[in-house]
Amino acid sequence: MLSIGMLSQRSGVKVPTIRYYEEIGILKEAERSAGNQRRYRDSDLERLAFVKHARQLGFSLAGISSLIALQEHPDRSCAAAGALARAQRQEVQDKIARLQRLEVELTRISQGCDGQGVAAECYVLASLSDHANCEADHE
Amino acid sequence: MLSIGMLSQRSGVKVPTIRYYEEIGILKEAERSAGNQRRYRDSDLERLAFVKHARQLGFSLAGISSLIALQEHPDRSCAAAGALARAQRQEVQDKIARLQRLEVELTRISQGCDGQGVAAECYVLASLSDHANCEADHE
DNA sequence: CTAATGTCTCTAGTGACTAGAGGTTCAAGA
DNA sequence: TCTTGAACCTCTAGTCACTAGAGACATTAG
Repeated sequence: MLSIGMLSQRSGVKVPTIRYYEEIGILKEAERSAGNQRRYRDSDLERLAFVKHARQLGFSLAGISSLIALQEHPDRSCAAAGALARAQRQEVQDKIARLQRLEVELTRISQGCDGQGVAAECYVLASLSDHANCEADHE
Repeated sequence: MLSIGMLSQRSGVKVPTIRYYEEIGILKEAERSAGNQRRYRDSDLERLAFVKHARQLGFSLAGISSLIALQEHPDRSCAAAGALARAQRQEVQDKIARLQRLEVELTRISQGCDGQGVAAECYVLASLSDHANCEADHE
């Protein structure tokens, strides 16, 4: 049995985060020692690894909850899991596209300023004031 | 003079957000009508446009506060503004790089699932459980 | 003058944690 | 066995950038 500190170390998830996950039902309530401290088994470590990995991939905790529910009913169709993954992928692609447009503009803006002038004629500030300079429109 | 609703309409920033910006000092306190309603002039519209544009570019409100402070002291060097813009650009670039790694993996994961099977042998769930399948490592 | 719409303040909620206070339990060494 | 110090407990509150809602007051068009 692992203490919460050991679980944290092995999973790479911080102690308060583990308690938070329990609080919101992402992890089931841990068993307790005689002195009321949480005790975990390897299956908890596995679930935490699952959660961590999904979080790194940008899944929301709500989405992760759905995935966990699916895991616990292995007889159900996995169509929902596939749909979640595809939706997540689409979101990531959209985010990339948006960020790339921002990058273009930020590059333009930050190249216009050599840091030598005074704020009154600063290209950065002017650019931020005037959306019209933007080549691409960002929403 | 504009009411808060008119300012909202013209700027595209929601009414509660405008009040929030005033509360945290991003906008200075508005003048008031005889009946205590906020009244704005065109200069407020300009500042709000500035804030909105900077937000769209991913600047934090804290960063925007610095930029505004700079605007109000046009005699100061604009080096700080340039540095903020470059830091912001770097952040955007980092985010893009990270998201691109995620996209690769999410594509792999979601292609592995045709939605026909049951959860027990679902590739999506397996992939999320096992980080080892990842080709690239994401942090 | 009335009715509808707009605005006011205030509180509380969102997501995913993080920080801190003040108290208890555990494990290792003497 | 006792002691010490680290780890653990619960609870509250804070983060960021808003958003939602209640209940009361102001403005404006007809």
